[in-house]
Amino acid sequence: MKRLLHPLSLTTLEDYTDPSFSAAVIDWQKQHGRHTLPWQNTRNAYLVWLSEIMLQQTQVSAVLGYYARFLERFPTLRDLAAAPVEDVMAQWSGLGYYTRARNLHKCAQQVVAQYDGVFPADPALLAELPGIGRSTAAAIAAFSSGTRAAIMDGNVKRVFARVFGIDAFPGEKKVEQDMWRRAEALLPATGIEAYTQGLMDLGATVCTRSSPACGRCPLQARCVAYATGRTKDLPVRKPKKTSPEKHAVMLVVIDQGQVLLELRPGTGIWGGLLSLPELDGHVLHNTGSVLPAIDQQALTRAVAPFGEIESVETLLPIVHVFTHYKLHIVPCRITLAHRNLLAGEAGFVWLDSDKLADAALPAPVKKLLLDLCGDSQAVQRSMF
DNA sequence: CTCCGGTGGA
DNA sequence: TCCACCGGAG
Repeated sequence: MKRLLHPLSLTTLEDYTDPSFSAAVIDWQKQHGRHTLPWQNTRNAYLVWLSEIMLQQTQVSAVLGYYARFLERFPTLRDLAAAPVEDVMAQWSGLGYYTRARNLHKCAQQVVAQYDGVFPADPALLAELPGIGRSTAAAIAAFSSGTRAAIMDGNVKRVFARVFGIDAFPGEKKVEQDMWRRAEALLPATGIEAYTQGLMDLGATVCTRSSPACGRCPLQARCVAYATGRTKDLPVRKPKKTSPEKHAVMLVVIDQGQVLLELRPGTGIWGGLLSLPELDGHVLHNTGSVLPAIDQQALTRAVAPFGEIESVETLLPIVHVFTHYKLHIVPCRITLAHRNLLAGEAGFVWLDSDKLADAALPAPVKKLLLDLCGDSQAVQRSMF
């Protein structure tokens, strides 16, 4: 029978069901998974919950010691709920993400107050409690009451991205939704504990981010990434956040074969180098593609010590990328009517343009000036 | 150094 | 939808 097509949708309604997937994971988990972690082999929801919260963003090896000490100090949910939050924080100290500890304490008090100290089995109810999201709720429900529910943590995302060749960033909503749909469809009819633990163990010990042990993977035969040699490229990494953008209006004053330069402060960007004088008040943050309007009065004031402006020409911006931000250099070319030959200003120098190549200038500034002076000389030559 | 990640809040 | 929270790993 042909695949159903939703009448109003451009895409097919995929059916991701495949019992052989969970069978492979469960079988592997029973033979090669982890079975003796301190929070395993129990259905005590307090023990399970505590472990799942500690394991958020945190590896097993880091959790082990904290888990043991925490339970020594707070053996039961009621002990935890009754304790001062400061004691909880103290036990958590060093584990990181301290909101987890505050939420843990709040959650304990809430479970005592709302549920008489008994965690609900329904993942939807668990997910309403502080610090428990959809994935953690599913894990707690699966391990503490055998409830069929899908987890979706970093391990699962990595395994799914590779096995199914999902070639898009999992942080995108539709990609994550698709993964959740797969996760729900692939749940086993029985054996949710071994399956859930198996996915976690697989991601943590075999399908690792770098150099996965594909030779030991029970899903190798069905893994798209393995088959196509793309384990290195999947899952698709988070697109690097666009670095902040700044603008700097740089004054290009060329007169009588000399360029006006300013010595930069010893510290900070381009510390101690010569550079073009910058117009104050024009370094704008996150302005995107919008160019700063140039303040003519500020311009006149800035140039005044060196002469009288005859004309101003804004040149095409140059983009310079640093590790932590992007600088748009807006060159502002100024022609002087009269050059002030007296004193000048401290920290400023007139440099012969034929010495630019050897001057201590930032690379983008040197390139800009060499281009400009080259051009202007060419233009001057052509005029004769 | 950079990258990674569940949850919750902006 | 974006990002802070933190510590560990590469």
